[in-house]
Amino acid sequence: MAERAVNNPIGTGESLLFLTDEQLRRGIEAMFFAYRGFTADPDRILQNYEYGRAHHRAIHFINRTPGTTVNNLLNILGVTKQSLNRVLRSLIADGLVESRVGVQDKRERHLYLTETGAKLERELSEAQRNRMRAAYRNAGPEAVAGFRAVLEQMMDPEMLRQFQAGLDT
Amino acid sequence: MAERAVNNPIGTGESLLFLTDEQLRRGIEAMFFAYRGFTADPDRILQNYEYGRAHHRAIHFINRTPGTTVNNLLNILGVTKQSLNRVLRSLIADGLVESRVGVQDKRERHLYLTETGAKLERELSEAQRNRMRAAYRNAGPEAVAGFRAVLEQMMDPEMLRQFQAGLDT
DNA sequence: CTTGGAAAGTCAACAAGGCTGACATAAACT
DNA sequence: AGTTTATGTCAGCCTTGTTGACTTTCCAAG
Repeated sequence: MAERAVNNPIGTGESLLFLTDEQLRRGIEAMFFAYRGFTADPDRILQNYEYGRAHHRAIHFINRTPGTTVNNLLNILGVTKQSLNRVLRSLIADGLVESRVGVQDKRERHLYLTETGAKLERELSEAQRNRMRAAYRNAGPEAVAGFRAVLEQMMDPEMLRQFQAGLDT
Repeated sequence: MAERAVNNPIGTGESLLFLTDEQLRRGIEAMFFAYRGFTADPDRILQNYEYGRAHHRAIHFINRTPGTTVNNLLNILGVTKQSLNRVLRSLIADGLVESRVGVQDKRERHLYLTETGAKLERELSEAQRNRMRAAYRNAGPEAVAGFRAVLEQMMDPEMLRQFQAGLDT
């Protein structure tokens, strides 16, 4: 049932999109397969450290926003505090993450990567960036802009907010 | 590392990409947040049926390639047969999937969606397509082409093969 | 025809990482 | 003083992934 009777693909016309179910299905599968590639390299590395994807995510966002609070991280990651706590506990115990009591508000814990944590972060993000860089290069500049545009449109509004908050520059 | 204090963003130049670590990090986070949105709608629906994402994936690919064998599915999904079998067993028991013994090779099982299975598949894929369609529309035709191009470049070669195999049918 | 190996299924055990619910503590706010 | 907020923790459950061992069925080559 993949009959595109009309063979005018997306991207040729300037204003109109002929979005058949078939074309949308391809986009869906592209996301599925690409996400696998996206996580493959870090996953491989993490096995050597007995950590999982959840640890990677925590490390990533602590690195992105040093001093972030547990609650901030909770909102970004969209998991329960119990789930996050399990991960943070091991990272803190292993000396990859430091948890400092807040100055203004002493209830808050501010999270930082230690030197060891930063080292792992670099190893993970370097692998992930390498793949991303190669993909960007092979696809070309125009493709990259489109890639980012579609991804942003695919996010829930709340997540888009979180994403754009990280675009400080 | 890749220090380019130059603020010439990707997508403006025609030939050169100035890919700073910061720009790559944004791409990485965009993937992360977008994938959440991508799976959000099906996940919500699946809760009403007491199924999970693994069931969705099986249903999707059985629908895409009716009559596919268990081994084919295994390769596409990239999980162990034990993992897939658990999912398939429940889908077959609930009458969403039919498993027919192969004609030429009677060891093989060919998988088909039943009418009930097809119904759930439509419900799930419709939700996912709706989000994809909206994202495509808002991002525009050129963006869609770029989106697809980058995603393909991000896949492992083996997965790219699987992906492209599903384009003709 | 026998046998080796592929395809499929099953059982058991385990781990990661989600979840809920309940409860504890300290600090801040009212 | 009492309430709310931020965090942490314990206990238990679910899904979905893993490995290892084993069986059954069946094709195909010797």
